[in-house]
Amino acid sequence: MTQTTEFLAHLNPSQRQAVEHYCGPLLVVAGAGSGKTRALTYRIANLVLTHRVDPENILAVTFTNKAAREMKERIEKLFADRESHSQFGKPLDSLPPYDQTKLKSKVYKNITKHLWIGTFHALCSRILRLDIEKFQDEKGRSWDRNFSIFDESDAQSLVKDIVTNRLNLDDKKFDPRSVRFAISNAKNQSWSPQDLEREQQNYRGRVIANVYSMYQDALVANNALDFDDLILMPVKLFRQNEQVRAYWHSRFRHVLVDEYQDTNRTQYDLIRLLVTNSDSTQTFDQWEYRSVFVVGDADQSIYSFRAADFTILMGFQKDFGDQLPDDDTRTMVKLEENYRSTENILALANHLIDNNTERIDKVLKPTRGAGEAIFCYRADDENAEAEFVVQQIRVMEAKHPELHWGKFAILYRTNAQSRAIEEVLVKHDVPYKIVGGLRFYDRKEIKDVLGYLRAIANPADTVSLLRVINTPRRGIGKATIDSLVRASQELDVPLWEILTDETSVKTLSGRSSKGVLSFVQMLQKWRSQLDTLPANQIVQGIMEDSGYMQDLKIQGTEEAEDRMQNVGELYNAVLQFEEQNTDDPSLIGFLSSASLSSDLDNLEEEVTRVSLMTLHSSKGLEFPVVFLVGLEQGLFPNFRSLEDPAALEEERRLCYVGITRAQERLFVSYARERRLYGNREPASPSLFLAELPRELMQSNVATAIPTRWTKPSAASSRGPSETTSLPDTHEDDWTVGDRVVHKAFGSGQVTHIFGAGNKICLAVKFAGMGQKIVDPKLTPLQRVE
DNA sequence: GTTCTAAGATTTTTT
DNA sequence: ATCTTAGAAC
Repeated sequence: MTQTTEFLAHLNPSQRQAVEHYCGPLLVVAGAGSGKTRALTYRIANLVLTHRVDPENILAVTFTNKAAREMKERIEKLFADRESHSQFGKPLDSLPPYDQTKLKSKVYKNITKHLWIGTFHALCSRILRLDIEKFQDEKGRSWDRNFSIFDESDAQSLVKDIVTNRLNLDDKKFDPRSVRFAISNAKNQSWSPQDLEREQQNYRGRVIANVYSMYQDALVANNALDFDDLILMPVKLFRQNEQVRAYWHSRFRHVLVDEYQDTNRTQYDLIRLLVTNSDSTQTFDQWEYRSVFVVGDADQSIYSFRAADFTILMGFQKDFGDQLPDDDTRTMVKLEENYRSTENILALANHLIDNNTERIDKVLKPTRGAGEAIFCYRADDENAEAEFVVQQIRVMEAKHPELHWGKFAILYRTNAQSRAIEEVLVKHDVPYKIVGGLRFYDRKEIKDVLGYLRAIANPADTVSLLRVINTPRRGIGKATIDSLVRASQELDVPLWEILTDETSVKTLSGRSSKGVLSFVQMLQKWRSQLDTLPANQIVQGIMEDSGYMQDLKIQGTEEAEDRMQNVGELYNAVLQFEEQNTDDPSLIGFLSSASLSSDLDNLEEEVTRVSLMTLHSSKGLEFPVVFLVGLEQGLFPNFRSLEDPAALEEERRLCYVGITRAQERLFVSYARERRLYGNREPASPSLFLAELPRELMQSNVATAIPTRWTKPSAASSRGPSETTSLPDTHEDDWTVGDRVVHKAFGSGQVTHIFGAGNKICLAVKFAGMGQKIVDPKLTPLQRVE
């Protein structure tokens, strides 16, 4: 074996097939714990080493910043280790730290720095910082490179303002949250306001389309984009401008996508445009020196509420591949060996997921011992459940020296469940860490500071300007602000232009005009330093000048103390950013990265604390001991999914994700009574418990695990609906293109058929609802001839 | 123009 | 039960 390919020896045959793939399309169906990150990183290394691909030509898209960082680090290590062997004849780990660092920075300079690895959002914002000025929207408007990125709360307040103040609509009927959701959903399908109106031809649809259109006006006026735009804009730009598209197409010859099951329509469009350099849906076959390599697992698709569409993964073979059956295909590889969990845990996971109809056939194969039984605990209420979990952790931690606190994870369906557990952890002095929940960058004080910075970087950003104009109080009150805003709206110019116009400001009362003048001067002063001073000095300067820190100091409360500390942490984040991005340490760059970062990204390998998080946050992680709590009907599966078979399948996948996080031990639990909205409600065991194989489980009471699942009380009186058999459906009964009517979703058209025999599922596109997956056996569908 | 109080919503998940 | 928001009091 040559030295170049020595590292391939650590791979099993399917991994190796994936890693050695060079040109053309490949779908890697990667089960949980099957080494998909290894496949991705080794393949990138192999492209560079064996096929001499220029790192600049490689694009790898991940789902989280953390995954991106991990991938970069692992590639760096791979190359540095190889270098170490050839230079010193021994592995990297055995070198003195100084030489290790030296090798790594050499690898960084020559290779990893040039790879584009990041989330869809991070990569798109990088593209847009370069090319957004070449884009014009359908009304001929454009953005400049200093655009702001509005987060979800910015977006929601814009929508709210439009609904209540501009359109004078009842915000009960047009709840800003659900309107914003509809807009986001539209953007994730690449729909314009007109498309949305066409999709939903009724009063509500027209209103929402109108809000969408005004919302877009507001974004343009602020020189701002929301999360969805970050993806949609490059797609539109590529469609509009052939030169720009051709550039990025030739730039990224090898495209890799992680978590492909979580991509939405717009993200798919983006990938397709980059790979094929066109919008045509015809099969693409010019694969010379090009590849598209996607990795995913339909069983771990848990983001459909965010418009993720795993039928995209299921369609890969049709889109790019050879469409041959599984045994003959050269464009799909399955990674089924699981290196993470014990055999018992895997059997549990396999059993559970087998209840889903909508799948690619795939089984997790064990490579480790049987392990211990899974324990199911029935508790009286959520406090007793928490007591059980914490007791178990304490006993195990004391008994096994290798099990530090960091080896335990407690996973739950909703964030609200953490509180009861936290209380008990605190009571017993068990150190813990909550992952997710309130993001660092969502804290009030951090948003205030970022508001100043955004207002400096992007004068058109009126939203940020309004956030800080009177924070801390500088005598610019509501009346003053109102009159200024009204002036800007009447003249149709950004608020900033009014603020800098002396005649406008002089019409204000003495106190107000003084405040406005000094505020404006302060921002101008720091804006003029944007290109000369490093970002950290601007942050520090504006914090002093604005009196923000002084204001916190005066308050003297514990809360204010906390906030000052957080601002300090933000300052550190700026410093760190400058160190890590020496090629572009600008304030603008920092602001982008701040908008796109999540709490999860800073999650270190925690050795000293127990981790608490939602099941969604746990995806991609692993722990020796996992507690899956709150397995109650209505909580998990969540009540909103009970009537919708497709949503229920997603809940089941979520449960599957939770189970497959565990390496050695798995505990599941539920309570018979739980506090909800402040009052106690009886609870019944989750449907999923009944779907687990009893022979692999132990429990605290004999009846803890239901054998056959019966719908809880309320439904049982509703008659024999549970057992009435719907007509048996067979795949031959349906064809793509069939028109159907569904009780809740209205009329639609069949777009895909999944599965075979009588175990099938249909993808149906409903007018205005987008695509849904339905099981014709569970959901009555009326066929329209 | 600021601060306090009471009603009202909120709980699915997040880049 | 807790947090946010709107409106009234100061």
